[in-house]
Amino acid sequence: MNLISNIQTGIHQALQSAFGIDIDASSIKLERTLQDFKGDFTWVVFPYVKQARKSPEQTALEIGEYLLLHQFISEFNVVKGFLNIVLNESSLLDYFYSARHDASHFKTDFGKGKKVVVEYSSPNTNKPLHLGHIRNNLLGYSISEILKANDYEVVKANLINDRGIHICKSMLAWQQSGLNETPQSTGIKGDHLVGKYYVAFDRSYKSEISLLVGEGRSQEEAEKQAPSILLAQAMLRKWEANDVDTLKLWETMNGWVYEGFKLSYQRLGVDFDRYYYESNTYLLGKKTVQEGLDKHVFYQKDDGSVWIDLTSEGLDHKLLLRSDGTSVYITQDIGTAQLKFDEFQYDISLYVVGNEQDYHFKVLQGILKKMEKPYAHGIVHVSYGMVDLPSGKMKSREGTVVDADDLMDEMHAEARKIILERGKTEGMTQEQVEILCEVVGMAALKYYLLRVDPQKRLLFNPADSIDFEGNTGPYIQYTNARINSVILKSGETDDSRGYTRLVPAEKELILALHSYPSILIKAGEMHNPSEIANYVYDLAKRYNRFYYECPIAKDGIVKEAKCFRVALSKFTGETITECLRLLGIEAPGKM
RNA sequence: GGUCUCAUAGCUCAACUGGAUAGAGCACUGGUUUUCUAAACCAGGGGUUACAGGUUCGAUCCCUGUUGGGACUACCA
Repeated sequence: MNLISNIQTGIHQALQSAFGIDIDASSIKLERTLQDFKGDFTWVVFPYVKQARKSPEQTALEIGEYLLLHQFISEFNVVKGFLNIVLNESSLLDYFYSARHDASHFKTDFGKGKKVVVEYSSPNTNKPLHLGHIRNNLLGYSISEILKANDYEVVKANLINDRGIHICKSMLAWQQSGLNETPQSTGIKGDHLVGKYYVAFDRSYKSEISLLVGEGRSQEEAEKQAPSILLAQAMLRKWEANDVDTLKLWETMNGWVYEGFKLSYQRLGVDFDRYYYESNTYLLGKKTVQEGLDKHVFYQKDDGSVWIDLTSEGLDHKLLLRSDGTSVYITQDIGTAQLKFDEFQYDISLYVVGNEQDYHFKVLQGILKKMEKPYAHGIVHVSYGMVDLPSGKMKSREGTVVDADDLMDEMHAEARKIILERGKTEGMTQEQVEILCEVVGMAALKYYLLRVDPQKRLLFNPADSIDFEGNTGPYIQYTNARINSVILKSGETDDSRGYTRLVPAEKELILALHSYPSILIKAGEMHNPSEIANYVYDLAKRYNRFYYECPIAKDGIVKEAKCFRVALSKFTGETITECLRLLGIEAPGKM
């Protein structure tokens, strides 16, 4: 049962009987009434006044009277063209008691029968993860969970960028150092160790460039002729020629990075069903190039390079194969799209990738459409904004990054400070306290990153630490812990339903709970976890107001009120816990 | 140069996709606990939604232009 569809039905009937207007009931838009007006839902009549041939006020009035007469609502008022509706209390309570025991309340069938591959994370293996990667990982994970709750069949995929000039740079610097450092010998986490050499490479590369520029070369020349880069390119050629020693070093160093990533992923709480390695996929797509040439979708220049003309799509000409016959990035992506489709027959293939690649994905989809691939329309780029620092964009090579592992450590330490201050850890072991610090610290971080619209870029200021009060992850966790505590103290309760005459705070809470399924669908449709984050904050806020105003399990409270309020608390707690789960955040029972 | 994108309170973000008087948090000022977890609750100040036009019953949202940020525009990945 759904409160909104009931009113939609009523308005639908009213429009028909009073004005002979016949529109789809589900297209009737209802909004929550603004705070300063009396009512629960508001219907805007302006769009219908032309057809009704009456003034907005008169139209709203007649619809309202119809709804009242046929007992869809308990009262209404009209302000200009806005029809404000007050619900029957009994229908609110009916809704509450049925939803609370409805096993499918936290699910929708929006994606039933559809398969979706969510590709996210997709790191390079030459450096550790930073804050930007955290945003990517959390978004990808959360979107996957939201889609699952909408009954999609989800495959989480990670395409690891394990080859190319970047990893050769780290390998070269490591080799040249002659130190034979390993994660074991240094105690440095593998991805950080490799990243250290990547930075070392860049430092010497830069100094070589400035030396050459000092000798009178142009910047561009110097960048191409610096000895380091020439050696790195030579190493890449050896790698591509399957040189044994190069491959061995490559495997060793990538192995260190994977060990490091594994720990970071675990701590972030993200996981994958399928890994793809670029070293296996970088030759894919060449077959497709031939197919495109045969179909005359692509064309070949005199030098042998292969191109596609996408000017009809508002894009440019794009290279698909170099004149030496090697493939480029887009060629690989064409190949992996096909590979994934062969493997999973997906309906939708999501790519959680930063917005700097907007153009790339337009091109990819444009190519696949021209090739008439059946999966072309299922390609969706979930584009998210960069995480910026006050100083500008993060750059790994220049060391202006917020390291993922460091940041998680800081969040843990910050949480510990606050938890010890609050002094609520009585009866907990040292180990339990540490777990709590981790869970709360990670909640602050995750919520901070997920509450903003993915499409917007996000500013992170390392100088002021992430909050634990107000609109934050810990606030929401706290609300749940509070609920948990009051339920424990309440003793036996039942659904006797003797309680009537809801106070505003209770009514607001039921209405907030009622909107959960529509939020879940919206978050899934828009691939947007911030919908869930903002919703659960609003829900927690309403609960805290209710908690402050209404005694729940205090001494002397009448049984009927207690039963209802405990039930309301339970349902709210379950909803909060589920929302947090969708965001990858744990909900501790006590904090 | 071309294409895309963003601009909302001192700061970080909302605004149900065109609806009423633009809302939260942080910060600031003041209040709430002999009673269920004060990481809470309540109140107050703070806005010409970058600027100028247009579209209509109605614009933060759509269109045009201006200004200012960012990204992309490699035979790199």
